[in-house]
Amino acid sequence: MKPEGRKQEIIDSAAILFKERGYSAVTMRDLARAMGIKAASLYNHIQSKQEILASIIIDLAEHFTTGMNEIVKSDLTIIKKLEKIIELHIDITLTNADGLASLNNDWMHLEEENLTYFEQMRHDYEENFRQIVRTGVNNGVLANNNIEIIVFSTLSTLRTLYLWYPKQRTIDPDILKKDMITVLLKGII
Amino acid sequence: MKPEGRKQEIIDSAAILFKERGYSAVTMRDLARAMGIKAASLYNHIQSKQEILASIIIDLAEHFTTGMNEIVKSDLTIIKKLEKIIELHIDITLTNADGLASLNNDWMHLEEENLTYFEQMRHDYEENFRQIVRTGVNNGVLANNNIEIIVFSTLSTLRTLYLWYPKQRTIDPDILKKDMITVLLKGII
DNA sequence: TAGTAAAACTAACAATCGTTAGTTTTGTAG
DNA sequence: CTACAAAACTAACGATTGTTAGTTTTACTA
Repeated sequence: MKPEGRKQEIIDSAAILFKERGYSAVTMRDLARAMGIKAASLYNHIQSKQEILASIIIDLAEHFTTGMNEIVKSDLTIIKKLEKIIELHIDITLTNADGLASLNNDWMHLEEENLTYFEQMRHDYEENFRQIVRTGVNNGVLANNNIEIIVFSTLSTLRTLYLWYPKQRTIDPDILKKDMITVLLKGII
Repeated sequence: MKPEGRKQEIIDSAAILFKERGYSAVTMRDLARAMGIKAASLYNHIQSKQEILASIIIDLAEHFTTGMNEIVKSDLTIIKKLEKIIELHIDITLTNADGLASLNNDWMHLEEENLTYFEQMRHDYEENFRQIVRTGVNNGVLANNNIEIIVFSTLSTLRTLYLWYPKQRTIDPDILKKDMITVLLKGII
């Protein structure tokens, strides 16, 4: 499915380093050392440092976009849609926790084309989320709180999952989904 | 109260740039340009780039530590303590939203002494938070969900406030506090 | 075993990094 | 007006950055 060659190994290795120190603080020599080769050798497989970042972020963003679009055009209830969104974030976190760090913290280092593309996807994603919440509030199925606060607080938690999950690997993914749905939707009191 | 001289102006200016691009991607020449002077002139006021980062982060971390310690040793109910924690985060966000970006994303670039100090403060803060939640669950005043998930989801939202609040400046702080308490503690359904 | 393509290497480049030294300008108090 | 300190400046340093060019090694396949 994925082009699992040397290039993908480099990208995966880079994602780990970017997660630990951020894109700008990781040098090509750092990345090469992590791969056990010299910096110049990286360029037999990749075109630039920027290409690595773009590959990490754009792939993930498109994954989120695809998942959200499917949820939006489904005919599930509002509550079920929100549950699906939570599950989408958890699934992606489980399979690509490292890359999510770049998506969250290093997207601003994307260059012109990819930056615009990313920002568009993020905007659409948030707007879809907002619309679902808005509908839920209007229908009375969600409590009548400030919509922006609901969207922000839920999304904040989901976006930061990647920081927390690796420390809790013992939790079963299905239990995690269930508990997260309970906490995020029904509150903690 | 604060030493509001040229040095603090540089630190405040740096916090804005660090928020936009991250510590490693901001050069001393960038910072100097933002101040309208040359890079070398910065060194009449500060000792190093590292000192700026440490000043931003340690000040904030100590602020959180002080606030949490007061809440812990108070004799408020568990619910009231959680409300106080939410208010603490909102208050700090309102007065120093820029610096919070460094606290969240650039703490790993602190050097040995300050890095250890910061990590200790963060650990203690989280442990205090966890203990309050644990007590609440044991007393039955909080729902019996996974404690780690409660702590993580609440803290994620509070820590990310700095990203969101500047876009919503029209919201009155007291209303924000009230709504945030409702959403975080009582859920959105 | 000879040929070939992938993937590593050495060496170096121009640009930029944080920082220092030494000098000049600016603003204020006597 | 003079003296002085604060705060700016110019010029440069050694180190490091992403990247390129050209070469050698490695691993298969015919």
